[in-house]
Amino acid sequence: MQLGELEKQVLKYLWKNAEADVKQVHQAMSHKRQSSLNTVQSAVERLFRKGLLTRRKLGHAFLYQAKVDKEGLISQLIETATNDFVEKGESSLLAAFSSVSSRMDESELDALERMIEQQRALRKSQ
Amino acid sequence: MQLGELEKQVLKYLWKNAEADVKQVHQAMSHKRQSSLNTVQSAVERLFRKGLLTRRKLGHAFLYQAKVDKEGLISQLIETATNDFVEKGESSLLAAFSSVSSRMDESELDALERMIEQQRALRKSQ
DNA sequence: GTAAAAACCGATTGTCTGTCGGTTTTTATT
DNA sequence: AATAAAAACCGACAGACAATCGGTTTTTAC
Repeated sequence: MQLGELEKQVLKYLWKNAEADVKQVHQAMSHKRQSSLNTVQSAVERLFRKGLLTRRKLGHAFLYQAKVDKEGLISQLIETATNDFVEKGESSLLAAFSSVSSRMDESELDALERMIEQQRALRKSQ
Repeated sequence: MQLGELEKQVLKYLWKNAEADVKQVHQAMSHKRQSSLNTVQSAVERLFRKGLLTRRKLGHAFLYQAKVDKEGLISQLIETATNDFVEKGESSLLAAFSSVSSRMDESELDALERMIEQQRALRKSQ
């Protein structure tokens, strides 16, 4: 999956603002860039076609909504970026982890371990 | 960082074969694709310009060598793929970890934890 | 039914990879 | 030193894909 700069900004906006029509997105973009409404429309549609947004009609405009959350997208991006370097059967995610571990400092290792515990606790409770 | 298919194959080859000249790389590529020598030459040079390879002259040809290992490249790819979604000050790597954790199964969590311990042990011994 | 708004379509530009032909540079040999 | 062979380098073009936006069609509200 390849995401352009504008597309990323749209996603970030839709993570912060549950639903929005193109006009609103355009409005929000105007802080950072002076893209035309049509340009934003294209980017939003591209994201929709990529399956990253859902939409529903309300009044005379579509309301768009992020279909994946930030975490989901990041893991997807990691997946596609590293896929080709990971052997069949090997978890792309674990390979990524192993790639990165030596570059983490103590506190990061600690934080990571806490996350694992948290994750386990979450599972037990469900 | 954006890597094409041929570039990835070249990297993979150079991870398995410490040093090689363009001719050798081309030879190796010929299994999978019928790129001309020039095409391979371009890909190798692009990788060199991207800082992913080093080279030294031996005889009348450059010997190219991977400058980053697989793990380093993967972490770099994760970095660039996720950078834009990570707040300033936050570790891009940790954010990636947290993004992925909920999608890992028990055994992967275990493996990850073992890697952390291994990493800690490695550090104490050095 | 019509005007306004939004969606959709098509075209253009820019960037990046793959692709090579052709030229220049380098090296080994005579 | 002259030259032939080999390799590197240059330039160009095609194919993707994102950003861009003008113009047309469709939808909606009145």
